[in-house]
Formats: sequence, C-alpha cells, structure tokens
Amino acid sequence: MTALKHSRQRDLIRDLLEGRTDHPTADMVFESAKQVYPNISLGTVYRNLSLLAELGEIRKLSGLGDADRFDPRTDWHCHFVCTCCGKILDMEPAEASGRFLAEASESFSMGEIRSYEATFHGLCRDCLPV
Amino acid sequence: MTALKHSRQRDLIRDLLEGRTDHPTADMVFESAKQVYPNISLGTVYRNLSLLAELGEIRKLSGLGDADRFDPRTDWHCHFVCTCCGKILDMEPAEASGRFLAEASESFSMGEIRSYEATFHGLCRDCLPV
DNA sequence: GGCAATAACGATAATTATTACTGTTATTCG
DNA sequence: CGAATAACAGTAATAATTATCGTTATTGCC
Repeated sequence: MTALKHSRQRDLIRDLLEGRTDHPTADMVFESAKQVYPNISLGTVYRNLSLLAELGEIRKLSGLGDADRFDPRTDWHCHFVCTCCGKILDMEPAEASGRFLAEASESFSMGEIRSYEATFHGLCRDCLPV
Repeated sequence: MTALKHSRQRDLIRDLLEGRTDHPTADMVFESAKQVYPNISLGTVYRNLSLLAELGEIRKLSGLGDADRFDPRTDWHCHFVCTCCGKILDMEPAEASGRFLAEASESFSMGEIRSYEATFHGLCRDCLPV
C-alpha cells in the first residue's frame, strides 16, 4: 500500500485527456504535455497514464493500432477504427450488447466470462469514396 | 504481381499451425519449426505467417496480448482470453452476432462498418477457484 | 517553518515484438 | 543446364514500452 502522492504532472495528464475524443497515444499526450511543462518526461506520461487507468479514472485501449490509446470515457462502449486513416471513434452501446454478452456467457463452457469488448472496422466519413 | 515461389519453410509453417488451437505467437511457431529445420530463421517465420495471413490461409490476431497470435481457423469467430493465465480459446459464433453487427451498422453514422471482432475476458476452467 | 521519509520525477538504458537489410541459396522456367 | 529472382539465414534497425537511478517535490510531524 504505497501511499499515493500528489503530482502536478499527473493532474496535467488527466486534464489534457478530459474531453478529448481522439483517443491519443502516450506520445500524443506527451506532445501536448510538453506545451505546459516543456521538460516533462515521456516515462512520466507512460507511468501516469497507466496509473490513471489502474485507478479507473481513464481507460487504456490496446490492440486498436500499433500503440496503446487512452480514453477519458470510462463507461462501457465500443470503438470504430477506420481501416484507411486509422482514426478511432466512440460508438454508443447498442441494444443487442447485453443479449450478445448473455448469449455468449451461456453457451461458453470453457470458463467464466467477465467482460468483453468489440471493435468495429470500416471507412470513416472522411475516407468513404464520393 | 511478384510471382510467388514455393518454399518448404512456408509449407512447414502452414502445416505446424494446422489443427492447433493454442493460437501461438510467431516465436512459438519458430520454436516448433526449429525442431524440423534447426536453422530456420525467426524472420522467415514472421514473413511467412504474415504472407499466409494476407493470402487468407490463416488469421493474424492482434491485440489479444503483447504479441500477435496466429489462428489456422479462417471462419469468423470470437476469442476468449483468460485474464489469469493468458490462454486464448475459440468461441462458437452466437445467434446474436448478426443482430449485434446489424444494429451497430444501423445506428452508427460516422462511417461505414465492414466488420467487427469481439474479445471476451474472464477466467478459464483451469484458473477458476474451486 | 524546518526536516525527515519517500513518491514521483527527468534522463536514459534496457527490453520486447517486429520489420528491414544483405549477401547467399533454392525454385522455376525456358 | 542456366539465367532470373523469390525466399532464405543471419543480423541490424525500429518502435513502443518498461526499468533503472540519482535528483526533486510532496507530505506529515515536530
């Protein structure tokens, strides 16, 4: 139980993410943070993003691209990844989400399902041919 | 259109994966392959796994863990990842799969959905407390 | 406020998964 | 067989992330 200490860098990182919908990578957050604290370290950004994710204040998204992404939204929702530009968009939970999970949980006998995530792929509006 | 040439290494890699359900990493395939061709190169394994995935003969699974996984099954199905031991299990498609996709496609207006994948998390039978 | 304890920092080295390069080998096809 | 070249083994390079380490900043107590 290492007693968490306050840090202005962590505050900044949390604030920078707040309200953002572009699901930035650690490096993108680092670039933003440098404009406020020019000599903040990339390691500090990684450490605090991971810590905030562990604390449940933000969400870490793995597997959507080469690098991990970070999302200020902590409510359950899915993501859409544009196969053309790589953009990541939030999706609002569909009606069928619950049924999908319930059905999977019922029919799956090799273990106990606790959660799931779904990622949709396709072309975003900007990349769709006219 | 570079004319594909036959290679015994590629044959081996395809054969090694055939029938396997453990979703091995490139490195795991490399270890297996070395027992047949002791001086096969890791680069060769990576190159051929990627090539086979592009040809549609196998599937590459990204984002399930640190390293990419490879699956001989090419039919659409989901995966279950044990949060305890990291084991990856195949899941049989549920009834709700289609509805889930249809509903998401309908309600999503920021682009055009082409596909999706879902990953379930939980404890496998071996890791469940008794 | 001053001060000890230590969480967190900045800087940098190390690690891991993967891709790229390079000279050599093997397959294909005339 | 022999030229053309895909694919190879071996190795170097890259990218994302984590670990180390000496220094700085926060906290709680006197």
